[in-house]
Parts: sequence; structure tokens; C-alpha cells
Amino acid sequence: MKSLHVAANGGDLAEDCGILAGDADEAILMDGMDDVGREIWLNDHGGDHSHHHAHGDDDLIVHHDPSLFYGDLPTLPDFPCMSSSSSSSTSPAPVNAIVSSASSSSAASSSTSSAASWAILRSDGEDPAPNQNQYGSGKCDESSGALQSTASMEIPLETSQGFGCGEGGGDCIDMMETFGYMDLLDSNEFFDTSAIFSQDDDTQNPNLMDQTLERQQDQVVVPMLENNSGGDMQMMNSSLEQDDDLATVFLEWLKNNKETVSAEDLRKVKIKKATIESAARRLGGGKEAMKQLLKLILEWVQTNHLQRRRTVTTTNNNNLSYQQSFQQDPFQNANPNNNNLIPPSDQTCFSPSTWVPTPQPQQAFVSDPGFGYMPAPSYPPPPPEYLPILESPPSWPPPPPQSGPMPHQQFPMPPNPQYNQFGEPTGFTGYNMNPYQYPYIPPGQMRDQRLLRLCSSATKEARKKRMARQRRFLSHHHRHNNNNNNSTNQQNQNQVGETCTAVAPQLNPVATTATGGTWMYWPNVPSVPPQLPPPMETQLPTMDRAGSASAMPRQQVVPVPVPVPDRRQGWKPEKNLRFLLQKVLKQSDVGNLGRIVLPKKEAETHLPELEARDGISLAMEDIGTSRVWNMRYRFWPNNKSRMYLLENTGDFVKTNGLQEGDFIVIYSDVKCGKYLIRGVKVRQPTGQKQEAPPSSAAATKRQNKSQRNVNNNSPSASVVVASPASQTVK
DNA sequence: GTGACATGCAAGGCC
DNA sequence: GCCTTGCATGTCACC
Repeated sequence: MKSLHVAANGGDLAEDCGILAGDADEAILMDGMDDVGREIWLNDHGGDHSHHHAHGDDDLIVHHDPSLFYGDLPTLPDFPCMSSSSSSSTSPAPVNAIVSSASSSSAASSSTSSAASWAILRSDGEDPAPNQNQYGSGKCDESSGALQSTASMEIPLETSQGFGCGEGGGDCIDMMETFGYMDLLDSNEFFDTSAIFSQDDDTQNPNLMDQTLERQQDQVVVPMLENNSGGDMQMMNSSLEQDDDLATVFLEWLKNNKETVSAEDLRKVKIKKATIESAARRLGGGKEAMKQLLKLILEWVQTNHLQRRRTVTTTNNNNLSYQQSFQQDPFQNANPNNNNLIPPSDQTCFSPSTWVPTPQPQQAFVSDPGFGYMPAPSYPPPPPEYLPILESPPSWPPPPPQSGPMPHQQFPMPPNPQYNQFGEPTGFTGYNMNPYQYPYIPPGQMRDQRLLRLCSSATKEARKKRMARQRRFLSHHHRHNNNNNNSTNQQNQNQVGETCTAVAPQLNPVATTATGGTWMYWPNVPSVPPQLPPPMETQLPTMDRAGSASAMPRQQVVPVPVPVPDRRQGWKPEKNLRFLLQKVLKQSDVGNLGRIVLPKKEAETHLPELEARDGISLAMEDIGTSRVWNMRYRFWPNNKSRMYLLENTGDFVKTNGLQEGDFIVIYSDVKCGKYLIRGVKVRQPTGQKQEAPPSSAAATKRQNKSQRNVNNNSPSASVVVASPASQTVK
């Protein structure tokens, strides 16, 4: 079944009215939930409950009940978590807005996805079934209960099939109580949400929509809802007359927009009941007011919601990274009281087009600022119905990393859901960082400028503060991890990647995984940023200067040709580069093996500690070309020791035209901790034969030995060094 | 003698 | 048959 779920925030009446009248989008987007979350549901109740679930019956039942707008319900305290449907999915009843569907089935369908678009005005506050708030605590419980207490107010026009009462008309009341909150239904074992989801899919079918519309015209059924409080029925009856008009209006609208609007669309639209009430009063109250209000709502849906859907859909491809970034931002919810934050934490900016209920199939409790503890949906990915209505890409973790050269990413995304982009284990904070909980579409993709103003502008300061906290946190975390001797490489990778992005975006940090499906490694920021200038800026980029001279017993501290920064290649020497190691390339290093043996001591000293022989992926930016190479840093067991290698170097060597006798230098960026690599060609002085590939293995061996004695890992000062750009330096 | 490292080479996978 | 991966071994510098 499809339901147009119009849940309006309670809250300031004037504001609400204004929203509905002119700034409907903003108003609807607002999800402060100060009011108990009364909602008006334009619900389409798909007929027989069982049938609906079993076969995806899309029968639409138009139910319009003016009584929906009850205004006398006591105002409940604000519950930030109650806001958007997004929260509803994971949060207890209050958050969830509430569905008021006439019957459990209808409610379920409407809430979870049922298709039909129906407008059911539902009051909040009915006593929720205790089990509905199984995840709620504290405020949540209260709010939920309050909300459900009035749930009976819904006056859905049900199909003759007894929508929601599939298991017996008398069950409707109970069903209401039990499933008064759509989101709660998700966790309710009575409901097979999967079936509902599948139905939703069906509702996407235009044909079904047509069918449902036709049915609606034929059957406008008065809901058989009964309520705990008998008054509800009375209210329903008294409003039946008005329902006809409202139903007519809605049906008319539905017919006019059936090509563009789907049940899914309508289902996502929520307006709090209080908002409806206040708006109706502003409009003069009574039947006409309701009708006018309904028109306004529908107009808004048509002009804003649907339009946004079309526009946003085109940008879905870009959503995922942003979504993930935000979703995993531990600070998004840092301030429980700050409802002005941008989504996902900011639920006040709920947009019906971008936020949808998320499932809570298996819920892990996470601390929620608003509710104390909220159930966080766990993997696997949610059913399609829970995806953002705008067809934005799923928010679950991206597919497994692909090997090969990594695309540059502005925001490295940790493939492992265990960590957020800041390297923080997602389970660490009390904030809900579950990517499913807050499907988010970046503000930049929201076409509704008013919404942007509402969400972004209003929270600009808050965002700045949050970002400042993030930076502080990252800085602290970097130091902490570094002190731990890189024991958490993956986390650091994420952190540094993020930091680098902010500090030196031109470096194009690569953060996706490297070959083998392991993590790209972004090194730690050195705890004590070395003040040593990089070798390229000095005359002696020896191990001594790197502070590791003693680490290379074989290495002679001799002047080493200092490659001059190749300005033609756009590389500018930066004082924050720290020399880590260099390696004179051997034949085996430049061969087709695609691996370079690294000096053990330097590797152990300056490169991340390797726990496993498979090592880690390192993003190495080629200083000469600014290209980032995804290399693997690993080791081989060698007797009782280790051999450290840098793999996936074939392309790098080839690109730089490196040959035996040339050398590479590895730096780390002190600022962001990333690694940089530079290949330096060594050209023999005039008159000497340039290093030519040995004609034979024996020759190679002799030459290697000769070089070994002379150069070892320190290029001799006597040789002419040429940068990859053929810039020669003595 | 020991450790580091260059590389030979075997095993397995892939075309 | 070629390539990749990974281990084993030989060589050499250093202690």
C-alpha cells in the first residue's frame, strides 16, 4: 500500500501555517518534533491486510478525516529524535512518526512502504504498545506513548477489503495500538516487512497506480477503525462528510499526478499533525480549511517534493560518498541538543524527499543524544523501501575496494564499516553513526534553496564549530595513534586521508583500497614534526639527516646528489617533507617484478609497522608527477628476519624511466602524513657509459656487486643525478 | 658470525 | 608458456 504520509511538526502554529501556506517545504522539512509528532497521514490503505502483504495489493483507500487535525492534544515536550522519519526508523515511536494508519496492516504498509498513497490524518499520542518502544527509553518512551495515545484519531478511508483488519475487523484497534507507529512495525515480529517492501516495489509500477486510482474512485470506504477511546469513532463519523471532499480533492490530485507521483513519493511526505492543525486554523478552520490545507500540501508535494526527486535523482551518483562521509561523521550527532545541524544528525532539517525511515531489523543500541539509546539498524543493507525516496544511492558501505590504480578522492572512504573516515571505530562513540540510520543527501544536491537556507544557513555556525571539533579530535587522534607506533594503520589511514584532504587537497590523497583489497595507508602525522628540510632542499639527504644514519650501518654518510625540485613538473618543495629513506635501485627492483626491496632498518623505522606479512597499502604520491601510486608495503619472512618490499612499483618505475642504479627517495609529509616518492635518475658523468642493462646475469651480478661496494643505498656524490625530468644536478 | 639484501627459482594461476 | 607470488639461498658488509 502506498501512503502519503504527511507528518507535520507540531510547534509554533504560526510557523506551521506559514510553512504550509508558503514555505511548505521548509516546514515539512523541519522536524523538530516538539510536538509529539502528530502526523497527518495521507494514507492509502491497501485493502485487505493479508492480501496486501501477500500479494501487494495496492488498493488505495482514500480516507480523509478532518478530525485528524485534533488540536486539543496536549503538547508534548520536544523530542529531537522524533523528528524525521529517518530517525523514526531507528528510534522509538516518537521519532517515528507515526503512522496512523487505520489498521495495523495499513499502518504497516504505509509506514514501511506500503504503497498506496493515502492520506490519513493521524493524531499522535496514542498509547503505544509497550513492545513498540522496545528500543526506546526515557523520553522516547514517553513521547511514543503520548503519540500513540491519539493514534486512533486516524480516519482512513479504507477499502472494502477491510484494510488493516485483515485478521478481523475487531482487530483494527489492536492493530492500531500495536502498529500505531509505522517504524515500530519494522521491528514488530508480527509484520513481515519484507513482504511490505516487495509490495512497495509493486507500487512503483505505474500500472498499479492506475489500478489503485481506479479502485479509489470506486471505493471510498470508511475506515472501520475503532479506538480504545470510543470518542475516536465518533470523531471519525463526524468527519466522514468532510472526508468525501477531501478524498475528492486528493483523488483528483492523485489522478492528475499519477504519472509523476508514486506511492513511494507520497509515503515519504510527513507533516506533523500539530502543523496541520495550526495550519487549518490559520486557514479558518472547518471543512474548507482542511480542503484548502490539503490542496496546499499536495501542491507542495507536487512542486517541491516531486521536483526535487527528479532533480536529485540525476545526482545520485555523487551522493554516496557524501552520504557516507556524513553518516560516519561521529560529530554529526555530537551535540544532542543541536538540532540545527545538518543531516544526518540534524533531523530538524528533515526533508521528506531525502529522508526515509530506515529499517531496524537487528538493532544495536547506540547512544542517541535525543533519546539516550536508539536502536541502530545493523547490516545488511536495508530494503529498497528504506532508501531515500530520491533514489539516492544506498548508504551502505561501498562495494569492496577494487585493485589497481586508485582514483583520487576528495573524501577517502573507509571501506571497512568498522571505522569511519576519521579512523574512529564506528562503535566507539555514543552517537549513532550507522550509515543506515541517516540517509543523507548532501546539501549541495538539494535543489530547494529554501531548504538549504533552513538547514545549511541556520546551522552554519554549528557546522563550523563541529568541524573545529573534528579537527581537534583528529589532531589528537593522530598523535595518539602515532604514539602507539602505528598499530592502527587503517584508522590512521582514514584520519590522515581526511586531514590531507583538508590541508593539501592538491595532493589528491588516495584513500580507496589498494590491490588485494587491503587498505590504503595514510601514514600518521609524525608526532614530532621534524624540522629537517627534505633532502631535496639540502645537500645531504643522507640517513643522518633523516635521523636514521645509525640505522644504516652499511650506508656511508657521503654527500648524495640532491635532486632539485622539478619545477617544470609543478612540484614545489615544501618544508614539511620529511626524508624517510632512499634506495638505490637494483636490477631486481627495476625488473618486471614490480617490487623494490627496501632497506630494512629504514623501513622499520620510518614506515608503518607491519603486523602481517601482507602488509598494507601505501598511497605514494610521485613528487615529480603528483600522481599517486598505490603501492603495497609488505615484508617477507627471511630466515629469522624480514625483507621489506614495496610492491606495485612497476608502473612507477616505468613511468619515471628508472633503471638500475637510479634511486628512489621516500618522504613523508609532515603536515598530513602522506607519503611521497621520487624517482631519481642517475646519469653517469660525461664519458662514462650510462648504466646499461647488463647483458647477462653474470654481468649483472658483477655490476651489482660493484655498485654494492660503492653505492650501497647511498647514491654517490660523484654521479650525476637527473630528476625524472632530466634535470641534472651534481 | 650475523644480518641485510639481491635474486634465483619453484609453485600456482592465467591466458 | 608466461606471469605472479613467495620463499630460499647466496653474497657481502659489518661487528
